[in-house]
Amino acid sequence: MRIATWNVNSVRSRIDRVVGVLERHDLDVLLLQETKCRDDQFPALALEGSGYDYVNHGLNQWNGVGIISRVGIDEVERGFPGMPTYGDPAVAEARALGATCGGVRVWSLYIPNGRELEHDHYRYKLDWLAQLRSVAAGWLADDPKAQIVLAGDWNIAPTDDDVWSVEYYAGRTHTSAPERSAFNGMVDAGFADVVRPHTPGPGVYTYWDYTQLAFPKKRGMRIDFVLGTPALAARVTGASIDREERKGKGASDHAPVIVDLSD
DNA sequence: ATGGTCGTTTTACGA
Repeated sequence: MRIATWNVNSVRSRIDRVVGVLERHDLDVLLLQETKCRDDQFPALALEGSGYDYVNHGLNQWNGVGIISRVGIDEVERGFPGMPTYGDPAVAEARALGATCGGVRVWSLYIPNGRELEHDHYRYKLDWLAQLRSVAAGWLADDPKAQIVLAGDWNIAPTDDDVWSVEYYAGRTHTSAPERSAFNGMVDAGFADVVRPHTPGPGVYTYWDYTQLAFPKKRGMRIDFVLGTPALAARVTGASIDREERKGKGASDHAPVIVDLSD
């Protein structure tokens, strides 16, 4: 089985690239972030007759998470228990979508950006990650053999090797100690980064800003991750980051991250 | 080649 995660940055504007990624990598499951559409706006026509089913969780033009699968989409969950809210009035944003696909419990996650270290959104980000850790640790405690994937745009660069410039990100979000602790907390809870062993850094990124020629200048960050429980990690035979997908007109600012699982 | 932002409910905001 082959699973990928991709912050697509609008599924409507990039549906042709989505279909291309599904075909080129022969994917069984694709987890999408920033679909940026309500469920009724999802470009379903493009998947008709393809053998793929989909589910989207989107409330408006912001955020939005989706799952495309040809191995089933069962037991769909929108958000996770106790997921923190944001704004006034407080809203449970469309940032987490769970489903069982081909026997694996997958979660498409779009972790809050944080914006600035002193911003309310940063506190929201840390609270969101703390609650995710608590809930996910509970799932694993309930079933130590569970095959669970927590994948998506984590908006955290866990190590200095994961950013093009440590100096540039000093004092900004994505590399702060509390954010890195939150990410490491997921790992400590039993969810390993299953991609890094197959794509060692430094200089291996999944995101490049649209501005300032960041991509050709190799100024990126590794912020998109696939984390897996021990039983899931034991099935991983390979992984890759599709840097080619970042090239050309109409690219997302993120690259797909792909994981191969043994049968 | 990979080329000086992009996407949205667009002239503001989030990333």
